[in-house]
Amino acid sequence: MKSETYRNTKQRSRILEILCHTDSHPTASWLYDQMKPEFPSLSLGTVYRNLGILEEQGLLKKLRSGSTFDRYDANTYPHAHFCCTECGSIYDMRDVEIPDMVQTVNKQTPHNVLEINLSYMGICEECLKKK
Amino acid sequence: MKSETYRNTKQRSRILEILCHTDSHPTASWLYDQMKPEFPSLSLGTVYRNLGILEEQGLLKKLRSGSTFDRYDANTYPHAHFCCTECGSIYDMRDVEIPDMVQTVNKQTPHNVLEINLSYMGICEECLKKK
DNA sequence: GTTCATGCAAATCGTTTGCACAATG
DNA sequence: CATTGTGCAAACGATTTGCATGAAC
Repeated sequence: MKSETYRNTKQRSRILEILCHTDSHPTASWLYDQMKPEFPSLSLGTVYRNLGILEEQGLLKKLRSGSTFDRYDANTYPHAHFCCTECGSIYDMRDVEIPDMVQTVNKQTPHNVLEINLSYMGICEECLKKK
Repeated sequence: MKSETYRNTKQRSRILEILCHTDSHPTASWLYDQMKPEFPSLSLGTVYRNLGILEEQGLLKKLRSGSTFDRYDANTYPHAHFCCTECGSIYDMRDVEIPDMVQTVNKQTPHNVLEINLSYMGICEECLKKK
C-alpha cells in the first residue's frame, strides 16, 4: 500500500537540490558519491527510494523510461517507435515521418550527431481497450 | 580478441528469422521462450551472444541503446537530449526545437500519445577532442 | 506516539562470462 | 583439425526489498 503523504527529509531535499543544480543527468550512484561526505551513513537504497518518490511527485523525470529490458529490432531503417508506458510493448510507427534533422542539428551543437532516436510515449490501443 | 568470421548456426539464423517476422521488438527472454521447443537445450547466454553478433553484423539494432544506468533529470520541461555513444554522457539540447507533434501523431495512430521522447545519438564534444 | 524514512544487508533480475564439449568450415 | 558456437552455471552490476532503528510530524 503506497502512502500519500511525504515527509521532508534532509536526504531527499538534498537530492533534489543537487539535481536542480546540474544538467549532467546524474545516475543514482553519482548522487550517492556526491552526498556521502555530508551524509556518511547514506545508503544507495535511500537514494533510489527518494528518486522514486521525487518522480512520483513530478519533481524529476527518469530518462529513457520504459521497460528495463533490452529490445531488438531487425528493421534497421530509421523509424519512430511508440512505447506503451502501461504494458511496456513497443510498436513501429510506420506512417509517421521521422524528420531528417541530422544536418540541421549538427549546425547547432558542438557534438557530432549521427542518429536520431524518436519515440512517442503513451497508452497503447490494447491497454486503452481494457479501461 | 574479436573474431572476424562468423559461422552459420541453426540457433543464430532462427533468431534472425523470428526477428524479421515480428514487429514486437522482442526481448532476449521472449526469443528464448519462442525457440525453446525447437531447441530444448537452448540457453539464454546463447541468445544474448547471438543478438550481439547480429548487431555487429548490422542485421539488427538494439533499441534504447546507450548506458545501462537509470538517469534522472530535474528539468521536467520537454526537451531533446544528446547521448554520447562513447562515454555515455547525456546533454540537454536547449536550443533545439522539439516539434510539438503530439496532436498530429495522435491522428495517425490508434494509440494515445502523451509525450515525445527525442534524443540525438553521436559523439560528444569531449570525446571528439580525444581523437 | 504513530507513521514514514533510513541504513544495512540480502535478494532480485537482466545480462555477461568462463569453461568443457559439440558443431562448423 | 583449427576455430567458433553452445550449454551450463556462476559471476556481475544496477536496482529493489525486508527488517530493525531513527526521524518527522
